[in-house]
Amino acid sequence: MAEALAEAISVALKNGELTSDIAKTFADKTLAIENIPLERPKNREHGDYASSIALALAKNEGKAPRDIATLIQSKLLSNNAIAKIEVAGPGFINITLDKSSQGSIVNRILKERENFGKSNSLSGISINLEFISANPTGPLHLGHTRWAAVGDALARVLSAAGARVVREFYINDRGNQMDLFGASIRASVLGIPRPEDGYQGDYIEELGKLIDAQRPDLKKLPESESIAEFREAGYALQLQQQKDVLDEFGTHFDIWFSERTLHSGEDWEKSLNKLRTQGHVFESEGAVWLRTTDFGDDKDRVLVKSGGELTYFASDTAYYLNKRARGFDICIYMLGADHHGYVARLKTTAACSGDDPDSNIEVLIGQMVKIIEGGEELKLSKRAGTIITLEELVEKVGVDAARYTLIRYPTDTPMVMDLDLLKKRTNENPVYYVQYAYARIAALLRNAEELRVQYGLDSYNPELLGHQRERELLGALAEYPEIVAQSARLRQPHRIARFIEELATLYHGFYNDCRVLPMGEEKVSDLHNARASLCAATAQTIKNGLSLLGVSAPERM
RNA sequence: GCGCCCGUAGCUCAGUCGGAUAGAGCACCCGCCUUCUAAGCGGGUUGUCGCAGGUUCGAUUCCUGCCGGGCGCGCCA
Repeated sequence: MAEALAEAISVALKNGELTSDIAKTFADKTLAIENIPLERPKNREHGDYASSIALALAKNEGKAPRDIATLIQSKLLSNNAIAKIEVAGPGFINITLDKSSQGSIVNRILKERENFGKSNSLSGISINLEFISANPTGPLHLGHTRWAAVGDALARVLSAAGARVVREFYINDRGNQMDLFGASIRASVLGIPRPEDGYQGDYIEELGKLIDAQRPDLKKLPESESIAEFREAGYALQLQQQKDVLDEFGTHFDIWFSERTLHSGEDWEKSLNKLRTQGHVFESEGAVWLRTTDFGDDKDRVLVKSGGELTYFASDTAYYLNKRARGFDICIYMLGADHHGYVARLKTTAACSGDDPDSNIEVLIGQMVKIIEGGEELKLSKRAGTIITLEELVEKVGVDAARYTLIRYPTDTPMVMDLDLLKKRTNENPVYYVQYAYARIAALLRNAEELRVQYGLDSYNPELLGHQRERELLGALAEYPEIVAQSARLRQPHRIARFIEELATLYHGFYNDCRVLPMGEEKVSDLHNARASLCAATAQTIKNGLSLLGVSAPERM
């Protein structure tokens, strides 16, 4: 439809009926979808599409918006995909599509099947998507779980838009906290007090028992050696536990990247040299600094401490350069809100290495997740040992409900998870609402097979779908590809969830008002076939949407 | 002090190229299963879109200031 409007503007320009520069930009067909204001109106009386293009043109053309709208309207009257076109309000152009034109979306869906919704809007772009990146010193908690769900969904959405995506988990396996981890396990095994700022959770004791059973010799080693051995053994076990839990959660990483590898071999020297050639490295007070203030940071940052040790910031920097050296166009970081102070630093790091901080690096911030059970907020405290782990959440509500709920909110909104609600199998729980719609269609289509209702590509006559419910459903289905593209562009997978919820609502309404299958002795008609085809297309779209979220689409419930 | 995020119905929250009467679910009331899954559908009630300015044909949306809440600002990791 955007193209049709572009064509109309183009004709008007040729005739001299429009003259402004802005009109010329609207006349470009190839950019029509991006440039031309066109939306699906909330109010059904406003047709299938509404455009405010005349309002946008009015000022520069020096004409009344309604006059311009009427002019454009006249150019579109002969378009046979359009059943009705009206000028309304201050100058909106409302368009109602012809039935067969609108109904053709069903054929497209049934033909494209699981590929419906995919596009090439991000094709040729290589993206590194880093998320979770927990320390290997404990179980994954609620904040990690939000990213486990959203990050994986985003990866799927970006892939659907044609991007090459690598999911990456950065393992913080270096530094002080690793030694504290080792010392804590050792203390637990020896029955001595754990370090003051060490790890306190019960899982430390369990790790200790496991390790001690396999390697009873470790606790007898000299202290520093013993701590190192416990550290390494605990690291291996804890990392494996994280991998197992994520595997069960349906989130799979392409690369598990060890921080340690950044500091072995020549990697670090290469990174430092690259930064030096860009001219932002200097030495002061015996330390090596990166002059991030060149790009607006509050203060310069230390890379190498005066004692010769590398800072955590040095790792971040080397890691970023490493990613870029591996050929990624865009590095996306998904960080918790408690790390948002790093954003400016990461951006300036990119700038210092000669990259464009606005395009080569993106940082998404996930706000806090609160959790409510029995009407009360569970206070999360590592110290008190009341953190909720990914594993526990899944035990309580299941993978589908956990994933879906975590994904259906934008990540920059703090969210509240009500565990009692998530356990319910009713429409209060959005994941069941959507899954139920799918299962309902699956049941209906099984019945259709038995009744020998032919549905699908060959038997479908789009002219027959003129019911208000059918038109609304068709309109929504046609929007899906744009929703996926938008979701990828904005890095917001929650839009997919919201869309399929809307789709489920429209389907239930259709189901209630439009009988699909023949009743009793009734003969199978073309209308049965058309409606069953519409059902099949809806099911396919819901399934595709759920699949982008990593949530299952059950055939029976 | 500086920075980031949030403030929309009683509750949980949608709403990005600025558009027509601001939406959904829950909660509350009333209807709908002798044939496709009632885990559903239909109807009713609910708002100073934090406050104040600005930009314009039009602002919940963009800009500025303020108020309220959350979270951060190390040669820690």
